[in-house]
Amino acid sequence: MPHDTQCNGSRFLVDCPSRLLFDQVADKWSMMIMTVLNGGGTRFNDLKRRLEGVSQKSLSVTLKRLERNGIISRTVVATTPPAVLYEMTPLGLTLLPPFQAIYRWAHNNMDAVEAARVAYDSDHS
Amino acid sequence: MPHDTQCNGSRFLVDCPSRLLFDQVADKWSMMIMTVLNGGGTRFNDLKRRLEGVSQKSLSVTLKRLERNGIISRTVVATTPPAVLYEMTPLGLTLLPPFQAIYRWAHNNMDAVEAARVAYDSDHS
DNA sequence: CCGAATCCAATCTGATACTG
DNA sequence: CAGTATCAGATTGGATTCGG
Repeated sequence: MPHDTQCNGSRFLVDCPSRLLFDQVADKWSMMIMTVLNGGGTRFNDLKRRLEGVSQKSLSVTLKRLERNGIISRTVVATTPPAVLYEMTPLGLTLLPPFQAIYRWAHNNMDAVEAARVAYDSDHS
Repeated sequence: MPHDTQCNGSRFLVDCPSRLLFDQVADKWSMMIMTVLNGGGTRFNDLKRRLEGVSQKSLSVTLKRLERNGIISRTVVATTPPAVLYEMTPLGLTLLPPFQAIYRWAHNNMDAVEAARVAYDSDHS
């Protein structure tokens, strides 16, 4: 039996469990972090540099949430100065292909969407 | 050449075109609307009833955005009283499989995520 | 029946400053 | 280096009201 995306018969509840999980990982910074870490683990400030535009707070909060959900791991390395390594977990790695499918769709259909926008805007001017 | 999710070499820009498009269609109500309409076109108030918890404003705004992006179509039927039919477009239909893949992931890995949360919370108590 | 427009409260987010 | 604390501005989203 396939997964029921409706969660409750013919109605769609806001607190559908799949949706709640989606909200934890589908936001702007989460996806960028996962894409960066997919290329290899790295540290806090390196992450911050590569995610142009992220604030310390947003990065910190997002990393913590991803870690709590088992998507990434956080390892303190006792060097001098101390370093903290962030990496994708095996579970997190399985989440990337579905997201990449959506990015591929966005990339492949950008022109069609843009054409639809132009048509819409000219009709509603 | 596969799609470059980075959009700009080793840095990740906030205004990456794919991301901007993603934001237009990946929000809470957009996904619920698309899932409902995948089962067949319907009208405004029927949509509102089936999307438990949506306000008129949010529904109206979201439908307009989806229409502008070519994901759904809006057809006025000149009956008495007038009716408005919302349907998925061919373009919109191609967006559903990628989203369903994410929902499948969420459904399949819910237990693993929950376990990770329990472990995290007990470590950070 | 199908919305648009307005108001307002809650939320989110980032800049800033400070700490181990 | 790797964060936490705080606060103000921006954004969101519902309730309400009104019009075609």
